[in-house]
Amino acid sequence: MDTVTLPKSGFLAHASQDLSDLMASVATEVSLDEGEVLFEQGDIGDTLYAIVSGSLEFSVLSREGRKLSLDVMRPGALFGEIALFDPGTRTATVTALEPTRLRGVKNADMLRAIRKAPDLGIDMIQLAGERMRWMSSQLNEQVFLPMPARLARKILYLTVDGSRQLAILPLSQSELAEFVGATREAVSKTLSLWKRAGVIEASRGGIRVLDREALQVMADLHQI
Amino acid sequence: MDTVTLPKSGFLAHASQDLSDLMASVATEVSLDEGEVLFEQGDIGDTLYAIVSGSLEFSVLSREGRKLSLDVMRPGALFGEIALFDPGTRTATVTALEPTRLRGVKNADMLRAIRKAPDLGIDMIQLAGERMRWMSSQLNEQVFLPMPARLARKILYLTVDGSRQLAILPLSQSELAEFVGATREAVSKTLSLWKRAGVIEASRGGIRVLDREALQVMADLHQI
DNA sequence: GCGCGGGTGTGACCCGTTTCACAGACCCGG
DNA sequence: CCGGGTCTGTGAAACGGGTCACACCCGCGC
Repeated sequence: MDTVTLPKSGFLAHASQDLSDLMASVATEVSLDEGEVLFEQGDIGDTLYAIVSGSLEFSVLSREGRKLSLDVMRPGALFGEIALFDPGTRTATVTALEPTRLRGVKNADMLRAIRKAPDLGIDMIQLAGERMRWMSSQLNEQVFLPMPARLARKILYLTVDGSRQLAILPLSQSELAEFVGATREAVSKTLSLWKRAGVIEASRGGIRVLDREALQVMADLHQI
Repeated sequence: MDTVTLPKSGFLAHASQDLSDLMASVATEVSLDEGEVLFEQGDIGDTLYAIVSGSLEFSVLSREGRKLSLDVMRPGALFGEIALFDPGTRTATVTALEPTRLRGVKNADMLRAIRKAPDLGIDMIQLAGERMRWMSSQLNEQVFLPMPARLARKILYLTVDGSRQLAILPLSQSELAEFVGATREAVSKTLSLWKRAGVIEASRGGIRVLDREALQVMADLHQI
């Protein structure tokens, strides 16, 4: 038995002990450098991953090459469950935002483990459920909310890491644009407004939230 | 043991025997009239359903009351898996499009069954996986595709029922608009174009596809 | 048969976003 | 210290779709 220490945060924090045990024993270690791609949308995959340290970006691409960033995941997060027992392909591309360590469990091992400890199956369903809820809310936002509201939401969402808040969000405006599904220019213009209003502060390659309450308002109302 | 006959289509067609057995035994029967609502987005729910006969519409509402229809499901389909093992709420509203019969299994029964037959858990993960893939493609379409392409896709998608094709799609233009996330007027205008081009035929409350290939092209290109 | 209500067709206009174009700011390597 | 990337700001123009306002049609009930 190895002496793997898994983070006690994210999904791992409330999953069954069986899952942590599995991740600590059967799983194999994977390391990624900054910018390295774990897998791409369309790849065939059969393994479930847990993030040990670092952070990953999840994105999807349109046929024309436009990119929509979906999420950033941090230590304790689990992902890849969709392709686990499904003859299909990965639905997103995963890229490391910094040096990142993962542990992965393969389809066959997971299957064996579930038949031995059915609670693992329940963990997986719960994980899939959370993911579905999240996707569903994304769909809602993308369809119904105007760009500024989506932008405000993403900024608020991405500056929360577990319980603590990130001082600055280390994303360029083009990256932010990919998150909200808009152009760099549009993002730049509404960020300018917010800067002038004293809601945020921007520097090259990052922004700092000064007034979360104000952003919350932007996120809810359907106006600039 | 009752003598329930479940449809051999949809998800039920390729799920494990355990699942069919469960649905045939433990599940309780539910009947809906046309227009009746099974549950609404935000309700607390803990049961998984299988459609025995009829058809259901799945939709989500924005806070402002705009409605986005997501899907129509037909006999053999399973749904409600998200809320099954999750303390959360239902993510969509389900309405019967015609008189519909369902069978439902509750959380607790399902849990017990999974611990006895772990393959059931795997069925559930597979179901969640399919749903995720589907949601993911919806998100993509909504973000990247212009309205006419979304319209063409929805028409193509909704006129396929299992292996056979529906002669006419029994939806009004306002209902179609709810499916593509656009206004009635916009839908009417592009349908007019397509009618003039001989791609479809429209009558009050329904449209008929004349040229599927042409629609496929509309669905792929980013032009009208 | 008449009127009313819902489904449809279509035009005029408005508005948010994209597209395009460019200029300035910063950053790093040579 | 200079020069070429990349990031940022911003303005003009085009455009897709939403909004508004009708007119028409059809079916149904009174």
